[in-house]
Amino acid sequence: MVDDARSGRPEITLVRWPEQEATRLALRAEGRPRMLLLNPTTPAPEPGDDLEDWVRIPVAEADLRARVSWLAHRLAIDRPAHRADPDPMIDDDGLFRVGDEWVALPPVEHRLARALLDRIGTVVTRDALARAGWPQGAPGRNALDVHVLRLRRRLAPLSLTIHTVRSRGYLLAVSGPASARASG
Amino acid sequence: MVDDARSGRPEITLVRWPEQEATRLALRAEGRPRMLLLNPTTPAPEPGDDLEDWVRIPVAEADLRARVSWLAHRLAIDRPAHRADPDPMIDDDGLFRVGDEWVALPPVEHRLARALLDRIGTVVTRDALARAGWPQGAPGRNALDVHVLRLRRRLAPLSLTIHTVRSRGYLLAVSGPASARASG
DNA sequence: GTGGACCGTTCACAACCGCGAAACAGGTGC
DNA sequence: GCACCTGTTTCGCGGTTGTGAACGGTCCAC
Repeated sequence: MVDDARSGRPEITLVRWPEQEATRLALRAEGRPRMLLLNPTTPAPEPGDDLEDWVRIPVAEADLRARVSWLAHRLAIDRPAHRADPDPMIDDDGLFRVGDEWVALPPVEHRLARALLDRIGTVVTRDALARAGWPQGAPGRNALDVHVLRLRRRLAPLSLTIHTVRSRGYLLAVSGPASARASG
Repeated sequence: MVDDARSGRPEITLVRWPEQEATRLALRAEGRPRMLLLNPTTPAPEPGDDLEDWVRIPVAEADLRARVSWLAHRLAIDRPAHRADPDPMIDDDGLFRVGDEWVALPPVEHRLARALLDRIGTVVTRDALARAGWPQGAPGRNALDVHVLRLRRRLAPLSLTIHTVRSRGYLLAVSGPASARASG
């Protein structure tokens, strides 16, 4: 992939328009940002996706640069919401992955994590968790607490948080900067 | 209300710049979109948030209209996730959700909140609330007041307000629009 | 107007209990 | 043997709930 959210600097291609309409369409198809340089006499195009902007030529070079940098900036602050934060997932080898980061989970925590992940964003009962973690019978009461604690610490580096919902259960959520607060 | 998430068509304000910098800042603070009309000799401003665009004047009216419509279009396809202000709801796990934010409610407050939410926008009598909160008999008189107070504080971060209607009861409502902004 | 009844807000406190967390010990795989 | 996984015990913090009391506002009788 050429453009990349991580790089922070997607390349913005300048496109003469309408002369290079073909180029524009190609870029759009690839999801790459572009700046249209509008022929002096052509009406402005209809709004397309948000990876596109345009400027009427002739234009002062400073203004063109400014507009490109605005577009780049918009992409930089827009992207994270749409694109970043790839969905967390568990593969069958006991690896919990988020994007290109991962942690290995031991058997019990692996089953707990799967149960939580299956219902990510919603509350999972302690009962349900216990059943998921120990299919043929749970050990003592506190075993679950301890394992949740350890799982919590293991997942923290991946920006995942296990919230406690007191007297109800646990809730897995991405602990992004603008996350909600729980009180229990 | 002037700007409105529900309408889907936020008003875009035209702002002369830099003359009306104060207006620009005010609009930004309120999270309202705006189009800067750049003084012919002023360098373009630094990129701000993505509710903003600019055009160098003098400009053909058609081009200005086009640019405004591009900005509007961008908001329409960008915003829905942020702006929608989805209706508050209570799920069965004791979570009170508004959009992607939530708080956990303890049992009593959960029942009170459900009673209030079921009649959101209308008055719920103290009697009805007491019955909802304590199905098999209410405790002391003050208990309800205290729990409403605590529920009030818990719901405030979600932009929800419990209004008192003296000698009648309580009323749940979404609080003013000028709140949730600014976090990004 | 004044005092008082009524109503609602808020704080402080006590009792209860769910859960967090550390420490420890046995088990297992390499 | 060593590192790790697992489960238990134990301690205590902090959230929940209800009560009492102080405070302030509204309305009515006088």
